[in-house]
Amino acid sequence: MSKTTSPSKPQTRIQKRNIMIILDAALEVFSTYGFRGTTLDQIARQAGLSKPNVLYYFDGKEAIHLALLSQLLETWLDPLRAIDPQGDPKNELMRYIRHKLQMSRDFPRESRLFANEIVQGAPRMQAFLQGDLRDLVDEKAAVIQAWMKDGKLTQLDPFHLIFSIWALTQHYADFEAQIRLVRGSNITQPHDGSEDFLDQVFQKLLTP
Amino acid sequence: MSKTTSPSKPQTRIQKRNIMIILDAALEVFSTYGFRGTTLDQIARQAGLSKPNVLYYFDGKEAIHLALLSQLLETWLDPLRAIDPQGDPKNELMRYIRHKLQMSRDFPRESRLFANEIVQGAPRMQAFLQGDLRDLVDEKAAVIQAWMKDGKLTQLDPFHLIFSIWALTQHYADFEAQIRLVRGSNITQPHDGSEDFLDQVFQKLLTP
DNA sequence: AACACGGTTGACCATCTAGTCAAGATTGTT
DNA sequence: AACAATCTTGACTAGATGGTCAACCGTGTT
Repeated sequence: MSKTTSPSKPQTRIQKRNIMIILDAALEVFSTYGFRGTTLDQIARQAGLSKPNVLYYFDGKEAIHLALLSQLLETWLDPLRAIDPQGDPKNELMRYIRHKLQMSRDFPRESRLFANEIVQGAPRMQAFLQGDLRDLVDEKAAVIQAWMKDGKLTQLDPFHLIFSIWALTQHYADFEAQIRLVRGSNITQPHDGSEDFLDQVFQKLLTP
Repeated sequence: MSKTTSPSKPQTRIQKRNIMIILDAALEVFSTYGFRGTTLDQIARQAGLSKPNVLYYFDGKEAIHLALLSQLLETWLDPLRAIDPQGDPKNELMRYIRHKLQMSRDFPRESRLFANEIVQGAPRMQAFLQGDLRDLVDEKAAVIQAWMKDGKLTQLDPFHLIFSIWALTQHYADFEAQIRLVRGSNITQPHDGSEDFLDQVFQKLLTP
């Protein structure tokens, strides 16, 4: 039987609390070790619960992972969706870029969970990627294209532009270990200076 | 005893062939499933050998992974090292960018092997990252900095500039699944148009 | 207090997986 | 052909891992 997937029964306080604890623990572990690299014991230990207790709330490892992923995908589309065709082109894009960078800074574990999945071929996200995300990307690419035709932005391939925004913002979360180790003690935070840099880059790039 | 690590004995033809076959198979599997997600049986099957046979040539799973990684790291530094302080600043950087993009196109498995490691905290590459790579990055960042001071390039943080090159070029290999699924049948190759796009981006960005 | 339900867990099982080993097959050399 | 060295593998082991279960504990309601 599915436990957390039935929305019929209301949750008790204890359920709410433990499900949150488990999902947070699982995010920590999955984002660090990937799906197969994560064990239920690790999740249970991180959550401060026993393994059977974790399985009392979720049907299995796969179910926990799925819960995290669908939770993540909901919020994934929002910043892109927020691009307003009526707004000022450069403003809208710069706001999107800053939003994305902020998410990378504030939710690096979520970003790495996503990255882990995609690097390994996105086996659990095909439907999302070629469904909702694709539709939205097509839509916004058309908006950007129109802006460029109007001369409001530099003429660029809008799809590659979107990919470049993803690449540059997520890099600070997904490759944080690399940045931290390459920069060594020269910096306190891998994100230091990233906002100014991306601002400068896209400001210059997008201005016709 | 170590088998492939002793450089004393010369390799037979069979050894040369099978070690190559195993490393190629392992690259295929490791880059797709990560270290922990990969089993020796998978590697053996991919290589068309029996598992004990694989272990006849390598001391274990870890040893195969290590062999791949050190092989990779050797070639990793070359393009960056090739940046010539005496050359034309924009030329040197554009050549580096094109070289990196080409590697991402021609060796996507290597790129993903690398990505898998770094996303998961680079547990097996710390020494490399904070050693050789860091020294080289510091050196080239200083070169770029000097170029910028001379007014040959746009004033930018040289470290963030290097990271942005890494992010944009590797993205096409590491997140290929995402690009492929989001673009759907609109494109044949995820890399389509990437060279022109990056050329345009960095040409515009670097020109003062 | 007593009851029911929700919550928790030690002990257990089946399967998977890295690695071993001894015996046998192949190859190269004389 | 005969021999030694290299190469190959079926069968196996020990430990890890996902998941189960029956028994037990806690909490809120009457």
